[in-house]
Amino acid sequence: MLLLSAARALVDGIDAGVRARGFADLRPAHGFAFARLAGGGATVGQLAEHLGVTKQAASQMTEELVTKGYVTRRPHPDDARARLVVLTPKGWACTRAADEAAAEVLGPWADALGAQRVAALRADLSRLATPGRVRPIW
Amino acid sequence: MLLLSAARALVDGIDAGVRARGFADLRPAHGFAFARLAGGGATVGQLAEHLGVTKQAASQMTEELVTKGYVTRRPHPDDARARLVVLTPKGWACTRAADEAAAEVLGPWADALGAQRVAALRADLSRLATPGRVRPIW
DNA sequence: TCCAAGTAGTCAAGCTGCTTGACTAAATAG
DNA sequence: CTATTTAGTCAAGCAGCTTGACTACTTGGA
Repeated sequence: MLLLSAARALVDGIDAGVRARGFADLRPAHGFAFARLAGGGATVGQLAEHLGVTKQAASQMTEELVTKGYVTRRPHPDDARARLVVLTPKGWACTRAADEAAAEVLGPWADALGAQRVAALRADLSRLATPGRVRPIW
Repeated sequence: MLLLSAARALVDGIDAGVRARGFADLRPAHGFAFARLAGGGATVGQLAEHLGVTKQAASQMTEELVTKGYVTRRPHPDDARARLVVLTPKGWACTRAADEAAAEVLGPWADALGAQRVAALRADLSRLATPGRVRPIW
């Protein structure tokens, strides 16, 4: 319960920070997509696997993000079937806003616990976390 | 990310354990309801607040759990408008199964980190977690 | 070189779990 | 004893996901 509560506090905090910075048309789920796309873009299929959804769902989300101006589709350099989804300048701006928002949430945590305990927390969690999908809907 | 990953690993592990014990018709969301009901029952409204959903949604979930035999509705002792939702014997059995499953997930964690670090983790998280709603859909 | 099988992506339809809105019955305040 | 509030349900609608079917391209083998 504590773990879930902390996770939710973190996600809610970042989401609120991102919205406060003017990106009100995004949900946390989009942030998980951005995190994947920030590493040089991805295909719809890669995005789907990262999010733990079908590629149809990833395709729909991509279409939504294209419409809203956060990403564009480019032809894939090696495979004419595939298309590379990459962040637009607006998408990058949103990514930076999310980083700032995350720092704003973690700041008070460091104040409350001390930077050392936060680092220890991170180290412990890194040994527990399974490197699987990211999608946490339940 | 680590926090989310650990939280998801925990929930998925408990869910799998509960299903393996024969309660295959439940989702993790039901577990959050059970956690509230195990404390002497609750009204639909209290359940809704605990889950962070509308009371219509809580009412539907209650109906589903009644149909599946996990809870029953009883007249409220003090308020004839309200109805007290309480766990049936089957509901209690499922709650015990969830406790066992949780222990099964936490066991390997204690092995990996040591009981002391797990206790420290819990203590740190308890200072961070905001005591709000439990529903983590995003 | 060419065909069969596999893969990337999209379109379409459907389902599930939630929402908002409207309502009844009971409690509470004046 | 009436007016307002509160607990719960019924009904309709919506968002985000699913499965199924399809096209376009790639790949592997005779």
